Amino acid sequence: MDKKNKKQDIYIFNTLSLSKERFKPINEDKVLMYVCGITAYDLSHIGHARAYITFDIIYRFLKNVGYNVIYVRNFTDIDDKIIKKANEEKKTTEAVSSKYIDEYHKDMDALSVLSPSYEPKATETIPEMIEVASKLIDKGNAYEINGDVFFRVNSFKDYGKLSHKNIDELIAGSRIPINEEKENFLDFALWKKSKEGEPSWDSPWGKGRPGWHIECSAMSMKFLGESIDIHGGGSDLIFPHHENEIAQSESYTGKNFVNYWIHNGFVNINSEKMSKSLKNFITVRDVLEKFHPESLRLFFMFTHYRSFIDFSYEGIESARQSLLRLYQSANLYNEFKKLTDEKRIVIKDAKEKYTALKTANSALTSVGNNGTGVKGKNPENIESYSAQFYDSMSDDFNTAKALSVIFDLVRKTNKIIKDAMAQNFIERQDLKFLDLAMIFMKRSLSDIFGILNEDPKLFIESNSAPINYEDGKTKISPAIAISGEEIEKLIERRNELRNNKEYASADKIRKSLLEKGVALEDTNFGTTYKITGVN
RNA sequence: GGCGGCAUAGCCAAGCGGUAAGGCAGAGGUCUGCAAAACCUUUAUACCUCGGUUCAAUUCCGAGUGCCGCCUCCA
Repeated sequence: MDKKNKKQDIYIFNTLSLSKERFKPINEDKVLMYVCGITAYDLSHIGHARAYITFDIIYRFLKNVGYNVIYVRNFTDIDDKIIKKANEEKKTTEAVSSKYIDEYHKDMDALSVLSPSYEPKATETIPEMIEVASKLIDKGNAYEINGDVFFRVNSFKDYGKLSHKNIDELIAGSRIPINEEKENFLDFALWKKSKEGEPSWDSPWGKGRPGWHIECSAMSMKFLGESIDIHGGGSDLIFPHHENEIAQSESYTGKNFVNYWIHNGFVNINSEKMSKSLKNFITVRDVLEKFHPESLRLFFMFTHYRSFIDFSYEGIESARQSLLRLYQSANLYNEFKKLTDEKRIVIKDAKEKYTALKTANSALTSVGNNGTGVKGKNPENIESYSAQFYDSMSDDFNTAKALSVIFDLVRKTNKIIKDAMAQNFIERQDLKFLDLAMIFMKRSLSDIFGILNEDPKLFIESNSAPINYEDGKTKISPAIAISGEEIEKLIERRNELRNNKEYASADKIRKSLLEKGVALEDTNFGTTYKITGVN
């Protein structure tokens, strides 16, 4: 079960080769990972959420499996869109970008997206960018025209290796007018001469600002070195952004820039790409107004990161129900532990009959003798669940498959607990299984998937109420018209009535409490209540 | 026009040579005085169509149909 000291083979789909490759980092225990961050000029949408949750899970998984991951995720804080926004709002670009960086952090925190090791800003890396551009000019890979510096695409023979395009076809298929100044329309700006009133920095070519692509190269090299293991981002960045990064970086260093390129699929709305022009944009906030952040995370995890996801509130609602199932299971375990602690459920050592049954069972399902890595419909040991989970995650981070292992386990533990509650005892062996199962769930769900971070009981209480996602109004955190103390009193009175079989009066109390937003639930071990709220 | 991806039950979604994981919804059941919640059980005989390869294809190859993406800023 302990995977921490035993790294397993991880396979990653590499955009470069369009196939799964065995992951072998440059350094034995260290992983160098860079993910393109946002351009800070507006609120984050759920497409951003998917990208950063995807890489958050990859980051968490690699760490969990024992790697020391150095993770860099940048901010583009100078760019045309930011300048435009700053002009519109009569603010500085710095004011605009820092505002949206703050908002972004709020969203990521809400989504339990872990902070990367470094979050550099483009404007903090200007000298490094100038250095790269200068050297590229020296080497003949770039040229200056009137204060603009362009990268000479023809000077890099591997251009197109990531996006699997060839230069001739790109030229033939061009839809953009050729800029007279550039030698080749594919050439891209490393440095842009600044216009009047725009923020600018001094450079060997006069006042200007960096082009977009160069910032990632410069920041990646600054924090991680000239060659790194993983570089990620949305699949729209493959061309031209990542293609250009490769061209300039490899021309600059003469070394391989990135070993594994990972790209996540898009979030669609009604099967179409989400975009501002189509006005089908949904921000992270829109969703979090109605749904718990963990519901969104789960929603994404049900689909492989490379597939596109069609976003819908029905889909998130479905994920929400699934999340609830996970919490219910954790809660059931907690309640059950209380019962065993209070000795209301007896722990028994295995009887012969039971042992015989187990043996028969394991003969059916296990092949090995210690159970590790055993595959079967009804695995005996927690190790086999764990192995299947880690195997799934190691196969190009297949969260959907890993999740199915979790749900199988949930069914199994629920059954053990319910059976035990029905017969008022549990076998010691089964109790141990339950305890180990919970440790495994904590590691897989909380540490790696970043969900199940809340107290199960509280979560269920506040998230069980149905969500009206159609009109955007949530019924979460409903008000009740009665105090907790009064509720307890009424429950007591009702149970007295029930003991005397005065059901009509007992039902009256149930009904009146329901009207005040409190639903009673009778269990074997007493009456509990749930807040449903009054509308 | 060039390049690429996808098509699996009511919905979502894994699998990708040996007749189908999981979730949601649905249906049965357990529990309960009733109820609710929870839990358990259950839900695809051709995995878009037509050919081909193979002892065997949802899984490989070819053609077709449909949807989508990239080639322009974009997660």
